Amino acid sequence: MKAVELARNYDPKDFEERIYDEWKKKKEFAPVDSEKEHFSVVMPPPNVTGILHMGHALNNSLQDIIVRYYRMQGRPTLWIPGTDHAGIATQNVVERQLQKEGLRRQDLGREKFVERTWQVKEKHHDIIKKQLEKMGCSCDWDRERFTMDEGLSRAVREAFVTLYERGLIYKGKYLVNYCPKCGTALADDEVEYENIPGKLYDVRYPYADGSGYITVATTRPETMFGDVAVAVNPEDERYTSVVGKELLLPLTDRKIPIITDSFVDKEFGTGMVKITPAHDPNDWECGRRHNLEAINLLNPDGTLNGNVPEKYRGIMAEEARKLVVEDLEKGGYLVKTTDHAHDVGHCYRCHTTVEPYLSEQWFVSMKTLADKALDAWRKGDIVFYPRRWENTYVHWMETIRDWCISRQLWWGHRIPVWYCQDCGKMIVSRDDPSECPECHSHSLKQDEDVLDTWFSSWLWPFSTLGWPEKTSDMSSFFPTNTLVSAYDIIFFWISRMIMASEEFIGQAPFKDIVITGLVRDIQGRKMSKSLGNGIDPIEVIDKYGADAMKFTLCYLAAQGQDVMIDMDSFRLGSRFANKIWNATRYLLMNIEGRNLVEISRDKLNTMDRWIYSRFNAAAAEIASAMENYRFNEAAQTIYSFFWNDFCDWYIEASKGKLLHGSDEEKDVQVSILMDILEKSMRLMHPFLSFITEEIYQKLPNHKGDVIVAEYPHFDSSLEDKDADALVSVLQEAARLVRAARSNLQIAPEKKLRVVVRIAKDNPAAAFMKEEAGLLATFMSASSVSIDTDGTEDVKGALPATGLGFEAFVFVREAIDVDAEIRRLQTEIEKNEKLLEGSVKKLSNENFITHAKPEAVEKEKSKKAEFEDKIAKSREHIELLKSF
RNA sequence: GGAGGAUUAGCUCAGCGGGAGAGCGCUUGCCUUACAAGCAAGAUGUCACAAGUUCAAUCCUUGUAUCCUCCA
Repeated sequence: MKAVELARNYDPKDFEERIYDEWKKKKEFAPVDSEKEHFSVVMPPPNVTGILHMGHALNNSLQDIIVRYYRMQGRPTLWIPGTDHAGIATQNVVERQLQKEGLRRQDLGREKFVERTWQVKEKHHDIIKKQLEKMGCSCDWDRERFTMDEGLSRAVREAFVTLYERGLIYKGKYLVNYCPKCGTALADDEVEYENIPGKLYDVRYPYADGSGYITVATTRPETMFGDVAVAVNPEDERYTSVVGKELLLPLTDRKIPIITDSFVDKEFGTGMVKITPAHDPNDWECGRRHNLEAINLLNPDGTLNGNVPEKYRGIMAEEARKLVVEDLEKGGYLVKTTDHAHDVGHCYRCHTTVEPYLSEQWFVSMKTLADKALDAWRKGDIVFYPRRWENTYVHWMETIRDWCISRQLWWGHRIPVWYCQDCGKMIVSRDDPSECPECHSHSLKQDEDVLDTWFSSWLWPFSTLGWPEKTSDMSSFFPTNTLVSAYDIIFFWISRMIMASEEFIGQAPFKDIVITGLVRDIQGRKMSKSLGNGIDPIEVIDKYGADAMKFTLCYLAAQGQDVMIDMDSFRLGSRFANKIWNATRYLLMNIEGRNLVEISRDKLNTMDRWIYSRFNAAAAEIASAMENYRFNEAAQTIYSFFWNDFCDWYIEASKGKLLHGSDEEKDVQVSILMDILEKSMRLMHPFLSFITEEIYQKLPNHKGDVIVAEYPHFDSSLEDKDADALVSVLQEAARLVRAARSNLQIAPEKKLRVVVRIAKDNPAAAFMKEEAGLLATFMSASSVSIDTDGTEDVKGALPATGLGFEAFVFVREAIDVDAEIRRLQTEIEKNEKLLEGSVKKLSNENFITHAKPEAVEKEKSKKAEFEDKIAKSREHIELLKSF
């Protein structure tokens, strides 16, 4: 064979893009038919509002690892990519653009505005797709979907109409969360509460008959114009006599009654609260219990409307508060003002204060859906990794409230409801109706509102596969296997997907739910645009490569813990990739003039059997790690196998043969090295996809592309516990001698003679004899002789004790005897402490009788080992003293 | 108020009842014919605190403290 030359430096830019194009061209991301079980994953669709951040990089890296792993198992594997239209978020982006041009969306009109939003969508979509490609995501682009594409829009209508037909969707006038800036209603989950400092105002409400006044406490005095009562707790004895009396609402001429309701907290303020059904959720409930009117004070833009006295009209609520307080003070109604921190809801998209707002909206009745979703969990159809998230899921399902799904936006799926302009008939339909079924009028008007974004994303695991059509993808790939998502959208998305899937299809949309942590900066802060502490995945790829990014994230992503990183963190993956590159470069230099030969088991020596055994153990560990979605463990296994076992020991050990062996020995050695290298590329491919493909195709023994090669699995015939044990003795001996040399600062070029004393019946004795030359290399020794009958003269040699053997290094003048004796004495103390522990355990009746027999046996051998080491150290001190 | 997480080396964090680990950083010595983005050797721990269970606890239970999330 001819040597293969690899570039001197690992530079991912040389091949990552080229390799991705090849994969794409060969359609290697598409599922390949086979007898084996299908495997599918849907990508959580990124919003088309911007570019991908580090959280997406983590999420998609893990999915890519999973998908590549199962694809290499030979299963028909599908990973569906796509994007989300992200209703409010995207509309806000476009509105901000317009604002810069001095325009509002109303100036454009609905049609033009939506057209423009599509352009923004296209632009961002292209960026996102490019980013996913740069990351190396092996998703099937031919099946890419968008939440507003034709098929998914059909799915949305199907879902809406079906739920309506089942009586699970209704329209009504309720108090909803409303963002005045976005101009739309929000679902309860879309409100973020923040504890902010505010004021508590104590206000006098005089009795209508002029017989005095009572005092109520409120944080929002401007809503007093919507007051319809004052309530006290029925148990509150202070107020029993005044219940039923009428009050005169200050700054107005309206009279309101004092009522009782048990929701009133006696301890809060004066124990009297004003009831404003249209502007507070608790008051709304109270108002319904008492049949009270709800007086809405707000316009859709957040300003006060005609239901307040003229001077406050048209003013934003928060502004009006100051005026009202001023006027209350002037009128002598304000008793006092105290500081009071309270939770205020904010819009999760624009962070504006959310107002409870009385309006007509569409709702999904959630109870039935939640019950089915809970059942799916109880039956074990879905499993969270880590399990603890199941509590969160169950709690949310059990306390669920109806879902407000209508949004007063233009960007999104129009609600499939039409109203006959002539007879007022409401038509809920899968297809656009042309005439009224009641009066046959053609004058129909579609509902102005659009649906909540999540109303399309909750269908994602099956709408992307073609539902409601009965497609072959649907029958092959549904339900999907694994969903990977961060914990911040368990409610918004994961829970709702399970509900939708159970409701429309009757089974869970996926089995395993992998919850990742969030990516934070090195100070633990969430990465965000406003803090400017985000790391752009593309910058990471430009600096270190996609493999370095994926491997590092995988290595750090432990069990749903948040990941704290900075730019330098990625050096971990980068160095590893560099190591792989250089090891390969070295090995491929050495195939020059060699022939690959069949590697039969009987040609293997102990070192060879050891590296196969280590490889095999790594494969087993990875399988179990992947089974349990312990990505960091898989990454660590790969790292230590390739770097420590393969590079530091096996390749180093093979160098002697490559230099000085016979042609036949060289051929065998090269063949084994190539075999391990080839297998390693397959083992590592899911985690470092580009570099393994680039290398794989250059290997003399490769077959096809690694992306579709067979994944190495545990093979019991390769397991070799004897070789493991023997090599670990060799390693210990090498380490002991190296340490001794290093302690004495003996220059590497100074080769010293070493005697290893080991009992004849020790199983490692023969192996040490056989590999004495190798030992010498590892020890930088001039020669190593193995003394099995204790006859060699070791006078003047520095001793060291290993498990079952002693090593003597002939150091002569290089040694500081006193310092060595001190070191040995510390060694003795350490071992005496350990021995004491062992003896204590073994003299404990309870331990002997209760502990597992293996544990007792192990303890016994530990005791012997400590005793032996102490004895040896004592002998060695004597030896040193005789110098 | 409810739920969950975290507390292990200087930093970031793994850890599976039975002799405390990794990466980075630090110290020392090496440009050993793949890699100085490397090799070799080292130093650094009351495993937050307190009880309990157990023959045996960093690990299980309970409580306490500090920090962080989510929900109401």
